[in-house]
Amino acid sequence: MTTAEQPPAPRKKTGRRPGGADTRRTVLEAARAEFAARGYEKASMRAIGRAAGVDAALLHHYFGSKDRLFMAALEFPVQPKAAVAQLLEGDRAVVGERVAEFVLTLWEQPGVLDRLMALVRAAATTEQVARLMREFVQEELVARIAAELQVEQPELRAELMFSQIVGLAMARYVIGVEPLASATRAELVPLLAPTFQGYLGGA
Amino acid sequence: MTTAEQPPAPRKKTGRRPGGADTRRTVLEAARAEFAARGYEKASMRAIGRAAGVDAALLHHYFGSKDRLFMAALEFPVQPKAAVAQLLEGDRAVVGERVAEFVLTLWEQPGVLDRLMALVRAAATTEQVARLMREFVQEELVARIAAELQVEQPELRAELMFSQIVGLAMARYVIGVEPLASATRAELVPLLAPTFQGYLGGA
DNA sequence: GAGTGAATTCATCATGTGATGAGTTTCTCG
DNA sequence: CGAGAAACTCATCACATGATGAATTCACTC
Repeated sequence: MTTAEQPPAPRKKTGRRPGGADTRRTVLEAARAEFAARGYEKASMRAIGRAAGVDAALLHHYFGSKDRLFMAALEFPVQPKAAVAQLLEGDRAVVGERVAEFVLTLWEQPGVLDRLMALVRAAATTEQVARLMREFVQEELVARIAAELQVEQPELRAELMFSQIVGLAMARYVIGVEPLASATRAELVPLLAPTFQGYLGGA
Repeated sequence: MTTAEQPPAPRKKTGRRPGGADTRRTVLEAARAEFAARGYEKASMRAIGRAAGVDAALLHHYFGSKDRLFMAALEFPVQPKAAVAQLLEGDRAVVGERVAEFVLTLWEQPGVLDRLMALVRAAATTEQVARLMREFVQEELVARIAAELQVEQPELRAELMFSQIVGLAMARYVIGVEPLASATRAELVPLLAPTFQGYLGGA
């Protein structure tokens, strides 16, 4: 009985793997998914490793620490400067609609939702991430937007718009309240547009 | 040297304390503060105990588990049925303003902010709490509100209002973006009122 | 005043975590 | 081909966590 060791067991082997698999990308995708689904604290290096089919120590080899893995997994695919500029140019009477359309379309892009949720979940619990987000909002969004608005309290208005966007993400994806969670972009844009339009100063 | 035991050291003693201190309430307040500040996962029983001046085992004695402590700490001081009814009666042309005023005033009540933050932070990370919130929103809020609205897609509109409220809490208290975080109720109500009014169907 | 039960702490367990360092295998470049 | 670097795993550490059970002290009732 002691000599019964058949081949069926897919043995774990130490050392470098054959074939140039893009392990780094695999790991980043697994991390993104895990952070998105469970939040920063609950997502464990071990679980991420398991999801990527890799030992947890490899994550440290690549990224050094959980913090840095998180940062690497988050890298955002949008140039805020360009996006803001593009949204603000054009007919100001329909800027609210442009914003609504832009945000909802952005969230439909592959990989974006994972990043968004990871960010929101982490910001809710980790002061460090909240600070990062605060600085980003203030410097990249509010400052640029407020400079272009011809209304009283432009910062406050820009931030209220931001708050509606965050709230939408929470209600729709984190809390998942129906029918909001399943509503289509076409259904939501006409309802959100007036809100954004109002904040940005148009009647 | 072995007999040197002076009074300065505030000895920890085992056994029941003298004087009928309301330890349970103290613990609940400490728990609320801790859950609000750090979120469910990061708030440890030990830290809560320390903040309440009590051994962590006592929390288990009183509440059985961390889950149940959390639930006990959260008990909400608002009758949703009554609140919704009160907000919806009266002049529908200014219902948006009533809602804005109500929410911002509620958050100023002592103890409410702690509960709100604890809830939001936990909902963001713990699926169980998210589900609780989802059910609450759907059954207690959306159902009641939608029944009273004379517009298309009343549920969607009620939930968008909810999303703006959640987003406001996130932006203001969790992320803490300025000047939103420090804005007064008087500054915010006129900006929020049209949004709520729009969602609830008034022009 | 004795005795029951609640309030409270202490010591301890099992578990999961992020991190580290050493060892093994493959790739790449001369 | 041979050497060094990169990719990868294993074993392990130190630590924090939630939970449990026994032990001690006080309050309250008969």
